[in-house]
Amino acid sequence: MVEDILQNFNIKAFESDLLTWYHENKRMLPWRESRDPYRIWVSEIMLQQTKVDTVIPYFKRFMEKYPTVYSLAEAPEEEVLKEWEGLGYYSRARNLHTAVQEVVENYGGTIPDEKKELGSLKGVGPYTQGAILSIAFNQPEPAVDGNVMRVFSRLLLINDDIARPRTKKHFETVVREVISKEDPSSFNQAIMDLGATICTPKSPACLVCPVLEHCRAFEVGAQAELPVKSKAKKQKPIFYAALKVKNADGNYLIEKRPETGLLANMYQFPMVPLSEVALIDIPKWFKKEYGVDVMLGKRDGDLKHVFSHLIWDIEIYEAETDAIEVADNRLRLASPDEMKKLPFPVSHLRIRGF
DNA sequence: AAGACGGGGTG
DNA sequence: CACCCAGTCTT
Repeated sequence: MVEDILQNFNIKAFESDLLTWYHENKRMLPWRESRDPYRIWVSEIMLQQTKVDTVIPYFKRFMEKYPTVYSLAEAPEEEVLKEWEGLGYYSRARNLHTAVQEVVENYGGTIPDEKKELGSLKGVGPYTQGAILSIAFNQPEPAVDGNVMRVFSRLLLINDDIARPRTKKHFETVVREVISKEDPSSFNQAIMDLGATICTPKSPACLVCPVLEHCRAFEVGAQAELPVKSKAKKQKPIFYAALKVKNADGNYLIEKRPETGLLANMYQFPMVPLSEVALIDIPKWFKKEYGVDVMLGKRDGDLKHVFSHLIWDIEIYEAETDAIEVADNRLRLASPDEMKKLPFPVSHLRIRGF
């Protein structure tokens, strides 16, 4: 029970030590320059599963291009995906795009400060909901991510497996009890900063921790063993040949991926599944699949690309075609300059080479 | 509850 | 190469 866990935990002293440290040491980040809920929202979506240093340049470009919910709502999806190119988890961008359109349609362009309404927006789950409510609207709502679970698992010596959904629920209950009612915005951001700079996953800097005297893990020397997290399963490799098919005009054959699933709506060079097709049969397979005649050229290296759940093992080939137009609606012929305006996943940016 | 869904950083 | 990470959606 939460009451038992918080026995002998000095909530007020903890809050005071944490917030004092935060006000003197908080990181200056682009999304902390105002409390504009839209900027907080965009930052929180970008920060899902992504490091601060990676996000900063994307956030700046994104806010310059789409300063308001209206500008983002009116943008073409392909353009939004282009802004997201390289960040990964592209459904975040597509969901955010859909969600700002919901805000414009249903809330007159004002981001709702009510929990249920906010949480109903596409891509806004329990964490983001709590982050926006606390950071932008100063409501005492927990915003529990892996970072927060790490900090509190150590502070309160909790050894539940943080990979389990019920454990996250548990931490939400704990944070709801502990969170500052005076300044929930600073409280949640302080925990995040603490987790990012001091209470780090490996070799935490306990000796300079502002809340060291509240930490039960440090008291018993268990900080390195927490949090407990079950291992992810190993990824399965999939073997492909990626074809850089060029015609006499110097245009390349590129393909738009399906609107659902992996890398939805992103562009790529056509990929031949080598588990089903022998190298010698590629032209025949390509004709049957896409209706385009190609001549396989020379090998142009290889690429291994690791995703969370699978690995692409790709042989890259140059190829030629006489085609100057294509019928298959997945395909199009594009010049290098045209390709640069379209969203490609990192793997195919590498294959492209420019 | 488990799997799908990207990419970069670290030791 | 193994492991880590500012989650959400679907099944």
